[in-house]
Amino acid sequence: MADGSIWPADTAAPKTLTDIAYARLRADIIGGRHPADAKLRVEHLRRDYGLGATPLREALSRLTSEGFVVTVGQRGFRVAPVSVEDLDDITDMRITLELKALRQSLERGDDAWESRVVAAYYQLSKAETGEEFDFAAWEERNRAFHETLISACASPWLMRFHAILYDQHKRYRNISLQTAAPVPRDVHQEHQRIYQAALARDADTLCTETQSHIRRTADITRAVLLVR
Amino acid sequence: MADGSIWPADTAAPKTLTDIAYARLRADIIGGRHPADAKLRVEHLRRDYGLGATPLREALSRLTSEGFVVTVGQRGFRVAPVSVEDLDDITDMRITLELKALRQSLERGDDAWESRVVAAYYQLSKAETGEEFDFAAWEERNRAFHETLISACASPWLMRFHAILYDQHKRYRNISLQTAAPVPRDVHQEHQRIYQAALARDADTLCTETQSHIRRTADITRAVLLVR
DNA sequence: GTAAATAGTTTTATCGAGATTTTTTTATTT
DNA sequence: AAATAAAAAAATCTCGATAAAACTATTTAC
Repeated sequence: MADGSIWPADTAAPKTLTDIAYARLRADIIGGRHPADAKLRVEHLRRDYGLGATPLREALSRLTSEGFVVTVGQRGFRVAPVSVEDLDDITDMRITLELKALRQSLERGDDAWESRVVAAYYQLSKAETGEEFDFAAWEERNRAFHETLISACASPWLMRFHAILYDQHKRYRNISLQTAAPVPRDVHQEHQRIYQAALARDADTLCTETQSHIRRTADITRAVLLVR
Repeated sequence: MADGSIWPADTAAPKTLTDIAYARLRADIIGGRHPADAKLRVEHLRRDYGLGATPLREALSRLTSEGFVVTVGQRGFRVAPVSVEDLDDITDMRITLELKALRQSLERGDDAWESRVVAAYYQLSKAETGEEFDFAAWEERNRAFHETLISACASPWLMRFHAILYDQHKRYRNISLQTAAPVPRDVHQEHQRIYQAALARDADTLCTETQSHIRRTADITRAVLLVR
């Protein structure tokens, strides 16, 4: 772990109990196991996770800063609410930041970056075109692919904010997947276009394709959320 | 306080001790009272702030998420380090976000927004052209002015990220002010140009002026940081 | 001179009790 | 019957003491 990735997405190798509490709570909220608006009673969580109140409260505090949890006065913690407005806001901001990161990455990306992109795309392709579809595996490779594309961007703050929005959006997607079956669309083709534009260093095409890719995902999520 | 400003910058009306600890620690780090890289020993802070370990740890956790504090493995909390690279990163990102927010604000701002801008500019002018210069008062009005300009922007996430970067940058400015005397420049004129462009709804001019305004401040801070 | 072992310090985590606040229930009044 | 007020219950927040784990520095042995 020689890279400078301080945070977040360091779900790997949690050392302290606070880190464990943080990683698990975060995953459970994003994964929809803790539904929106649900009360997060520390006493209750203690039994569920087998942890003390201190690491749990600390983890909840960190999640508050990231907008996954809200805390009102003396009324304890709650899972952040969801709304169409919030989803739209997240989508807009994510597009803005991701396009900026992509342009930077395209300018700065060296041979090593290219290799990483090729490898990440290859793994994603396998998950998308294979016989049986493993959603968890695909999700991880999808994330890896998009993350790799912007990995040559030299702005830690940009990547930090982007990572938060990516996971915020992922929560919405997971919520909508609980309600409705995934809409069939050729995601692989979208990824292929993004991949080709990236290797061709065609920034404008890359941005256009990425934008419609994100927008398309968000629109489906949005539709499910509206019906709910 | 009927606006939707959930956070941060809600230094006002802290209810719980955690909120108090958060507000005070944040202000002390931004104000440079806790210098960069300084160890933040909970035992020590307990005596200084007269608070228990629990609210302090929670506050430090939240500040970690905002990048004001870092925590390494099992080695406790530290004030986040400073570097020219980090300052440049913050400056770039702040410009990106502030310009985006300004354009949105200009499009959506109604009469009430205009009034707020006029009032904020008037108060800032008084602080900038008056006889004796009160730095603390000026700083608050400067913040209020810039915040008011983007207050019609409808994106909570944009404002949230912007607020963090604004305060991050403020920390750097305060650090450089501890070393060197403020460089004389006509800040008031810069503000005047921004003000006029905003009321004229001239988005391009507003962005150009704001960008050079931020860039100029950052450059001075940067120079002091390099000499240090 | 290097490496292992030890002692001391720091940090992290747990527990339980007490103070404060919110929420629910019950009783009273309009 | 609805509204208000008082009382009880529940939950949250906070603290201090303490135990356990991890890191640092020093000493000791080879």
